[in-house]
Amino acid sequence: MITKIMSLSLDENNKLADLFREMSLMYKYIGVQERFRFLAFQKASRVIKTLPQSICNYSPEQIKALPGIGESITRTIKEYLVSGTIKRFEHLRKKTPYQLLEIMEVKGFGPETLKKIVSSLKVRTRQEFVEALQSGKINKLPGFGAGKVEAMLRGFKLYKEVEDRMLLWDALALGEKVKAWLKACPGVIKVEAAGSLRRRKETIGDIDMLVACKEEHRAQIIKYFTSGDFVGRVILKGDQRASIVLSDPKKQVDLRLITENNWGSALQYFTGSREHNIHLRTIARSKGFKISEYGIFSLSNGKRLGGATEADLYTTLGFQIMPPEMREDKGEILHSQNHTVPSLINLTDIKGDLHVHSNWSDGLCTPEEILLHLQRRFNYNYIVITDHSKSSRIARGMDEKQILQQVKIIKALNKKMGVNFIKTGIEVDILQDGQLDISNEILSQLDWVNAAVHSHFDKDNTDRIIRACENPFVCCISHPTGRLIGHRDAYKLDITELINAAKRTGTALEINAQPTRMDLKDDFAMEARRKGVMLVIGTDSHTLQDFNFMELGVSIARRAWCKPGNILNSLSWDEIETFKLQKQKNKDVKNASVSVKKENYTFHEK
DNA sequence: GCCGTTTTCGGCCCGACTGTTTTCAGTCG
Repeated sequence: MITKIMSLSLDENNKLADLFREMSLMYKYIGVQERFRFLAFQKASRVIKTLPQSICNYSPEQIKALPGIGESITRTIKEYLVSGTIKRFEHLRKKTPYQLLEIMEVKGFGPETLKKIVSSLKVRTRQEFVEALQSGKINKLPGFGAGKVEAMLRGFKLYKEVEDRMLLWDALALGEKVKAWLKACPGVIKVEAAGSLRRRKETIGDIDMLVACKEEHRAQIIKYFTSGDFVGRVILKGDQRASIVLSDPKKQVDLRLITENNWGSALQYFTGSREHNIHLRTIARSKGFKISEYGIFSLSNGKRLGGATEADLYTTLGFQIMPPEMREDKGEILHSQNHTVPSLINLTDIKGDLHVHSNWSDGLCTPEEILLHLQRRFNYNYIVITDHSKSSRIARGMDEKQILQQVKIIKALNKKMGVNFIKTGIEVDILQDGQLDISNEILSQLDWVNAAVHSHFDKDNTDRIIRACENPFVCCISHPTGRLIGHRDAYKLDITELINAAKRTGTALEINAQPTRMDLKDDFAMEARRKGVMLVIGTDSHTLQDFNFMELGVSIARRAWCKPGNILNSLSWDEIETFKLQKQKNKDVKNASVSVKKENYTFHEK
């Protein structure tokens, strides 16, 4: 194992990934002769950024086995972990206008443009660069017309013009709006959202729309798209594609037109991810095929072999197609080659919700209102009301007396409705030392116990949460990392340690489906699934509308390659009872201080 | 730089759009 001089948190991965990203930019600046080093460091940066655990935990052999990381970059990583610096980074920094490299990340700026300006105007800082741009010095250079300078200025403005990435939930709604808008255009045969939205990434930068139409209708559709009421600005406008920024919200929408015959290949191309496509196209080439948005072709005679459907591209290669959520080049192509693509969980597999708040704490509705809503709108077999416990004062958490009262009320409600639909439960607070704020005596009387951290976000919470896992009555850890996308980073937590502890103690981990939480996120859920930890998708509902978030949780589970068997709330309640009993019998779980009333449960093998 | 159904050399996805030319390089997704 590489010397651990750094902290164990993922911060180290981010720092190293940033260094590699900067090195890739420096190679990009140097020019075409370093084009492939640029690509190599760009890829290495991305790989390190998405590692599930700290790079310090990997042995040199494990590092070298990572995709896109070979002998040389392994040595560089080792140098960084041991000394904290990279000699080649320092060397490159002297050779390139380091302060200006970020400019290459602005739309319309590439290395050649930057190099010409740097060499003829001798600018060194970003400020000097902008001044040269605005003063008109730059458009005196050969090859820099007024149009290009204006595009550059716009590029700088655009840097701030488009707001931050959208939450997936908001992007899904916006995508539907744009889709309806395009569908209303004469000549449009089919519309579909592609890109990261179709892959259901947790946040979305811009919205990619694909439209099928006849060639003779292209011009009128492009005109419709670029001159609509909610268009803020047109970025690009050609015969087959156009990009706009909406006036509100200020989000970019890219449109691509295609004939119906090319629908499948275009949808595959436009869905990506970039990495998935590059990998697939490289393999296709090695097998004598060429893939583009126009189909799959034989390299030897140029004959088109398919492309009307997405499956054409994969099956012509002898591969198996996989759902869009898997297309991130994280090993899915190997499964595709081997015909071992998993059958991912679907929304319809979900049998209940194990994380629901009522007006007994900070939810808005009574248990009865929740029951009626779910029986009308959802095909669930059970739900658990899991209100907060007393330490969550802001959420009006329940004390012991209220918990027992609520149990009575829920049992009476089930009886009145003639069902056994609502289970009793709680979201119990994990205190700073890992103890719970409700006794085991009370917890043992509930059907389901979520445990969660709601305080001391500035501490390392690994040991605290693991201790909660060791309680025999804790069924699941809710929103395990505590992050709120765009508002609050995850607290310090060794996620691998937690996943190992969950496995050891038989505790489930939650995929919290709230749009700003999505916690566990896809990579962590993937690691937990691989290690055999059971996952729960909980909506953490506080209103009746919140139950719709289940769709988001299922998206994460699919991005983590989960099958129904990996998700506890796609199983029957009997099977959930078996899961609980297995935990209570587990020798790694501290002995319960009260005896548990046992009943005869049967386990139904799937 | 990486990688291997092209495996230790030689290739590395592929096509649309823009600006400035006048046939294409640079850039983007």
